[in-house]
Amino acid sequence: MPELPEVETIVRQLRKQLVGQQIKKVKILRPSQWKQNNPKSVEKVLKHKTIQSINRRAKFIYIDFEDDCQLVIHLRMSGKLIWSDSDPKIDKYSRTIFYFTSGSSLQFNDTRALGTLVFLLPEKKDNWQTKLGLEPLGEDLDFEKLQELIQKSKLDMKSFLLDQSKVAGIGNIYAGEILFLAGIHPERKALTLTEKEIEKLRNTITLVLQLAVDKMGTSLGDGASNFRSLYNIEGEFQKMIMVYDREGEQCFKCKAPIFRIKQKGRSSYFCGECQQ
DNA sequence: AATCGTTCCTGATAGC
DNA sequence: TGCTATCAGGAACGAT
Repeated sequence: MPELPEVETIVRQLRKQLVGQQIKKVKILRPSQWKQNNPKSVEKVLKHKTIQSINRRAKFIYIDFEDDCQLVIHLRMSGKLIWSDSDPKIDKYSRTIFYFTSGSSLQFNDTRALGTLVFLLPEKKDNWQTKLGLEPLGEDLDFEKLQELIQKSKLDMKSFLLDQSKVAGIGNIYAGEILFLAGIHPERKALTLTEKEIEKLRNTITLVLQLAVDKMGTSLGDGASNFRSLYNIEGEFQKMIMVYDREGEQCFKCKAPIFRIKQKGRSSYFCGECQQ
């Protein structure tokens, strides 16, 4: 499932391939995934546009064109972007295909079809998505701001980390790993965290996400949600997973069993000994 | 303003 | 065997 590190991996690879490419044709095979747009008009309007830059914010991919229009892609849980130097390899999960004048192609392939694409005119770019919180990669995760958010939140810590309007880009796998490594129980109420714990959490968020980016993401789960990068290659971070999907197995630190609980309908995995 | 439950989708898996 | 029910996940949305 693509979270921040997986999306960052894809974005870095896309940047190398896509900047300067001109769109020859767009073929939309699953129109319902295009939000706020008429799919037929999108196919027409994207034609001949040249890509200027690729960026990421949270788990969103932003593709900017030379005429200041923008394409935003969200992979949700099973979305994949697959590059080909020639024609794409179409299967039943191919949802939108981008053909370039160079002969290369990019396909948006998405088993569960929950991913979204949005085309935005320049004047629409600023005001269409819900508010995104602090960007956790690099030096942007400011301690004071994080502390303020945590201390005024009534959420438990797992829900806090998943709330994109607080810290943006963390999903179910990394939220669980971060809480394990920070030694914080997923049901801990945010406002009960000590200053020391908040500092530990801040460091752990940055460390885990940066390490996962270095490992080019986590490839775990069933075929549908099992991450692959732009060239269909697995990440490496699954080798370092401590708690996710390990219910009943031994904690790698203390040998106690890993528990699974449900919070807001999502699975949380944790060690009852290491996380108080 | 913050938080919660529901919805979207489909392959895998569990249960009968 | 073959069927049905449930689950997984992120974010938008409406309700509280």
